Amino acid sequence: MRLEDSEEMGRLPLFAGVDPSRTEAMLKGSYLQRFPAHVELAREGDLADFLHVVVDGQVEMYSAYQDRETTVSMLGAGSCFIVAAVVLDRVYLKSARALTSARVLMIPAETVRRYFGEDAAFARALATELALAYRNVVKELKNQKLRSSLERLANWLLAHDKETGARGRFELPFEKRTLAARLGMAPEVLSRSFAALGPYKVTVKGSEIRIGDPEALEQLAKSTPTIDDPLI
Amino acid sequence: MRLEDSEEMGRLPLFAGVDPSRTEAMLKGSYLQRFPAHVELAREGDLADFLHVVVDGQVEMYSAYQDRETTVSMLGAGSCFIVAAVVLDRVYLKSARALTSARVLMIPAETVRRYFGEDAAFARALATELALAYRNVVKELKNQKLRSSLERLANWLLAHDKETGARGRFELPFEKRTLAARLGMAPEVLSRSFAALGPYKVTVKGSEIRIGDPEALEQLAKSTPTIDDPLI
DNA sequence: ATTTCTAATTGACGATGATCAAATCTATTT
DNA sequence: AAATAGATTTGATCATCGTCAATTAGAAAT
Repeated sequence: MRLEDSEEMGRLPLFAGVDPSRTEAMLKGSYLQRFPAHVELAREGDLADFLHVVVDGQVEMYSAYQDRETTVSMLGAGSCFIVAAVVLDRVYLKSARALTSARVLMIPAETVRRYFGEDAAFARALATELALAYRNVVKELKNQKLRSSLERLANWLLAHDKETGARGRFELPFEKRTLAARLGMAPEVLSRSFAALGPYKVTVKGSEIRIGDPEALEQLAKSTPTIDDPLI
Repeated sequence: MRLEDSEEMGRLPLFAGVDPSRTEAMLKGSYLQRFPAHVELAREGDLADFLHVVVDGQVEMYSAYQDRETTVSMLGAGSCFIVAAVVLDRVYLKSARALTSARVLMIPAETVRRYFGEDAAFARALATELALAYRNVVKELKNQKLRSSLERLANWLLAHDKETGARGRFELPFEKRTLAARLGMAPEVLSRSFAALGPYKVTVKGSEIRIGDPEALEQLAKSTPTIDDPLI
């Protein structure tokens, strides 16, 4: 890995509070690799061989069962995945694929476990990472079990709008069928849900979304911090 | 806390590898309390004040939203809850209630965070705990999104049978409506699902379950390690 | 501009699961 | 044993969502 890359990686939350020389040592045996879109980065059921960190690009975590498939989460720059499997030395519970071209930092599982055992700061950083990941899945489970498709869409729109500056308009960050998978519905249902948001002043032109009346949409969405606040 | 209690607590996985004197110090400021059934032990949205450990009894983690409610998980002896909220010093994402009379160890959040910062072994134990909890929620999310009610029931029956010695018969560990909540379905649906398992030689008499033909049931359940194996 | 390919939409329909009400069962008390 | 209360089951109906097929829209290539 190049020195400047190594410095960039050192700033990841994964290494927060870790002695820079330790971080550097860990990174020495790691790989920073670019993957093209659609490539599978990890396969459910395989023994964890690397801890992965998305440096840039989008990654989808998904799981297949019989002839079904479901998206578990979508990751962007800075997110790690399969931390738990690496720490516990177990198999992946999810597969990962690149949605766009993506750079991924790969730290050998063996290395992670060694430093986890030796370096208290790194163990704490991993614990923090795991705690955040845990809370995100819990929120997603609640989102799925407590809400209808329409409500999930409404909440996603509001959340994404906030994330991108609360301008009341934004471009979808991925194709609609990908959004449908992310929200846990069939593409046809997403399409109909968008139509159903017409009365709430949501307009869709291609990938451009406009939220004409945020209060009205909020009325429908009934968002709640313990599901929707990404900082809580 | 009494000395014998303190020793019993020290054997919890939460303190695995932690210096006994440290464990003892942590327990000194903690409370071991017995709660009657139906009592609320933690409320979603409150700031985390204690890390809780179920010493005996059953605890249900649930979440309410509008006029809806969903069970997130069920805990038995040895399980901790709200670890993530304590570590991160944030609010609970779920509420907890005792399903039966239960003894619960409560460690002040402040204490947990102090030892998390000072004691590497405890940080590692917490990370391990969080990794396991994380994987359990992921499995549950997959269980919910990839399976029908009938499949979830079939898999639960097989898993619970294995857990209790694979005798092909067992008593339900809680009321049927509680099981329905655990499996994410209305009580009426559970009742009909049991009926639908008749052809697969599952018989129900009160709270006694008999699995007459495990292979047939497995055929329907199509269980897979990455959802159903509690050790993976 | 035309072609071509894929994504997205729309219509029709079916499956799954929730809700409400009524009936039945079970355990407990009287 | 009779009465009571709560849990469970059953029937009827409805809402949500998925699937399949056909059409339309949009983007890229010729």
